[in-house]
Amino acid sequence: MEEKEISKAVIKRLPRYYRYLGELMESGVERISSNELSSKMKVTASQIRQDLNNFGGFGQQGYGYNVKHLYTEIGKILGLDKNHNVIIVGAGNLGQAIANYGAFEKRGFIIKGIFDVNPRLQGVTVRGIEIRMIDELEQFIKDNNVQIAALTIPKTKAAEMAELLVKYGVKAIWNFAHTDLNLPDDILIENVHLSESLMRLSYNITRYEKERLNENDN
Amino acid sequence: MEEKEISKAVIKRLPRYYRYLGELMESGVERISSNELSSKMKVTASQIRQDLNNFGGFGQQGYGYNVKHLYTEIGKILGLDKNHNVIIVGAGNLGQAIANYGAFEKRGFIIKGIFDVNPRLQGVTVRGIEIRMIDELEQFIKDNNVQIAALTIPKTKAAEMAELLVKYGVKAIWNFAHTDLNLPDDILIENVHLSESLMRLSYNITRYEKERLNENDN
DNA sequence: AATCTATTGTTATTATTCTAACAATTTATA
DNA sequence: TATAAATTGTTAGAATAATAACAATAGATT
Repeated sequence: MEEKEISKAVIKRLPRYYRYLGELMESGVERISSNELSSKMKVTASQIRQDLNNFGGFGQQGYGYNVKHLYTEIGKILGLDKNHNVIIVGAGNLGQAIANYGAFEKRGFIIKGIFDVNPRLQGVTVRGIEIRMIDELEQFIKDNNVQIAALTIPKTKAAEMAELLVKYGVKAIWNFAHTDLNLPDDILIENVHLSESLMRLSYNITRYEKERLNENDN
Repeated sequence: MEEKEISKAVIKRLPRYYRYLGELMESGVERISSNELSSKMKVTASQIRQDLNNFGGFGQQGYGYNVKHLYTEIGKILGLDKNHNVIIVGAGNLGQAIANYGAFEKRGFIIKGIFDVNPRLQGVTVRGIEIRMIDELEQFIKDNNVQIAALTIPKTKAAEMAELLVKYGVKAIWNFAHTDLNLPDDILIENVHLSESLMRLSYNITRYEKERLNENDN
């Protein structure tokens, strides 16, 4: 029963495969070879084949991959065939942006509730979901079997809130606060650090400007 | 003048170093060793030293690193000491969330304008910046020397809008649309694919649940 | 039915990234 | 001032990841 550990690099690429396959499916493509997919996605065909083979043989020699089948299988690997109950903690623009993102529920993420500290938001609804106050949190998490919390509050409050959420039974946190959360090992954390993304862009712009300067010197 | 190429893996870590150093600075810490930083950040000290040495020797043997100095130097490497003019294209929740993120300007990103197609948003202001219509885009980009556009519109419109932006002179795109943009090589793209992040979380939850099941079997 | 072509699954090779080790050097201590 | 302790910068080695190569196999063609 020895399942070999799949590397993070592979996991990182799976959602992108899933996206491309979804698009192919929508445009009616039935089969695709690793080579065709390779040129669309700008990764090597070799990598595609090796990535997929971590999970078993989804293709057929001489034929390629059946788009629909592969899409479904990757979906299963990613756990998109199961439902997860989610709350959003922090009903600011970012929290509301997430709440309004429709494809969400399509992927099995059911938004059960939205929470905030600001009493002026009490009762306001976003996409049919009413914003609740933090004091309802504990009961709500238990009543609704909430497994995931999207954390969209300022970093100063994030650590404290994360601990509270875990105490109340949340098992995974999708963290948008600009800080790292230190939580028990059995709690899953997926960070979205927008500021870091922006800094990488800044680095690349700077490097690119420098390169152009050097080119002009030669 | 042979500057060795810095690997992407290193660049990815720089913003995180920057964040930790900033926090240390704020709490008044003056010096730090790679070992101390290592235990705070949960990376190896070896990696920290090697990463930093890609850019030159910022530390001193027997002493460690001066926090303020290192912070400043990494800031320079990331290009945070220069200003960049930004527009936000798409004034939905996500666009507004970005506009409202204060630390932004602190890092040298000056939000010059916000644009949308929805005429009902015309004239509405976000953080003192008035929302403009797309027909003003070309003139605005030229008048304000806009280099970066944050693209926060639905994926169906994203490719077309990106091409327009590039045509009008934008040099870099911070892409929040759930699609890959195909643009000329000299245009920089930094993708923030939230749906992929969510799928990774989903994968990890699924895998974790499976592991727990297996443990119970043994 | 036999042969050819396409294309996977898998193994081998190469490249990249990370970690460990240690000599060089600075600061602190006696 | 000499010695010990701390800690970097850098080189060497180990581990991981990516690419290339190719044998196996299915489908297409004659």
